[in-house]
Amino acid sequence: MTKDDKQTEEKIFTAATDVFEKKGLAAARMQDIADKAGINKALLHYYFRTKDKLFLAVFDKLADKMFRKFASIFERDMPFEEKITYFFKEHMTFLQKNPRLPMFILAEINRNPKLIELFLTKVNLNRIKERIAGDIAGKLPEEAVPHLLVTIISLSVFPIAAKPILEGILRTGGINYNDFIEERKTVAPEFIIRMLKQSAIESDEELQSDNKNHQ
Amino acid sequence: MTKDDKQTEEKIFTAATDVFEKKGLAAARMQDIADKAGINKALLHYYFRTKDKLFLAVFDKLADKMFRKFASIFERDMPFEEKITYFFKEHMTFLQKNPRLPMFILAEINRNPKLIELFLTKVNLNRIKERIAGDIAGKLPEEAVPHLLVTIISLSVFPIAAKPILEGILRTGGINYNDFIEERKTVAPEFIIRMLKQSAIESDEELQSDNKNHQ
DNA sequence: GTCTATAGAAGGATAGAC
DNA sequence: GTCTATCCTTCTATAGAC
Repeated sequence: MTKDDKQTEEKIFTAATDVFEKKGLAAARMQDIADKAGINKALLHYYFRTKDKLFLAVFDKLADKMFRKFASIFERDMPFEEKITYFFKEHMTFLQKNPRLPMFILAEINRNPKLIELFLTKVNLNRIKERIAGDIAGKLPEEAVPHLLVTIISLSVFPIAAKPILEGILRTGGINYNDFIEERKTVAPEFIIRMLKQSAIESDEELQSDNKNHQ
Repeated sequence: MTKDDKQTEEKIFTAATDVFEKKGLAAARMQDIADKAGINKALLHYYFRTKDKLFLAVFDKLADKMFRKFASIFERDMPFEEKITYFFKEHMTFLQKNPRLPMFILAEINRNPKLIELFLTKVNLNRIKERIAGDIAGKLPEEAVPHLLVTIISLSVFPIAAKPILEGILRTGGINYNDFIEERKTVAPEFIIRMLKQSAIESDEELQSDNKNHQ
């Protein structure tokens, strides 16, 4: 309640975020968190009861952070191609500043499937889907939307989530990881836009030759 | 040396692979491994000395498995577009059968950067790069090869590595994850091939208007 | 609210019998 | 080579003083 309460709780939360993001739940140590927060272990338990509860608080916050950024970009009002270009620039820059965030979310959900439920409460997919359905109206069949979305996420998230390994591989080829990621902010949206153009061409050509049905 | 030796060591190794792949180094328990192998903890140490050494043996094997599959596909002799189609079908089917493999590699390298070195010894990139450079000769500028490769890997690996989360998201949209992945084996290569065609068109159009230099 | 001290449990590792 | 019993460290969590 008091000012000091808030400060201590925040210091703990910040330190815990740091440690959990870097090490994950299983490898994180309460002692490390206490040290980093400049207090002692007992105080951690005073504020958050158990390691699990502290972890959940951190996961909740980070899951929210992860999804909010994603959604906020997609809800912007601009032409679709422009939006894709904007998305990669904005989202990858965000991930560059939070390089451990995607891997943290992915790894922890992978280890504890119950966390998905928590994550999904953060995700309001309907709004995004409607947005995109409107954006691409006429450009792509509606069934293609999930594939387009997964393509976008894969291209944006994977090169950051796999940073250490990609960094190593690129280095052996004489390429600097950060430079590469900078390039990718423009290369990736170009990929997608080219694909969409080509897709339009093809659907023109094959207009009425394809009438398979899908439920 | 004896037949029983081999059997026990293999049982341990198999069990350890299971547990480490699912839980990761930090959360894995020697007791769990012993139980799963049908022996006791002491015997684990008799064969592998320490948890770390056992883990390293498993990681080494799995890193090898991961990269070997990737390389074996790319070294096949076929036209480039066909190879991309073949790659996604083959590689994603492989990952479907080993759904925890990519996340394991990524997460563990992320937690312990020293493992990259071990992983890179498995990777003979030069052979692959030369292969691809030959494949795309004339279709794409050589500097684009790393980007093309990262695009391919991102699209193939990410949807499997992020399985639990993607499964959850798709389910809220009434889509079955496995069906989706099956579709993706053809959608993803189509996507890349379209992009390459469009790329060819564009480089025709803009032939000599672009003469920026890159080192 | 914050600290020191310590309980109590878990897990990795070893000794020693068979 | 395999087992039981046990050591010892590490870590979460709590008790209790200030």
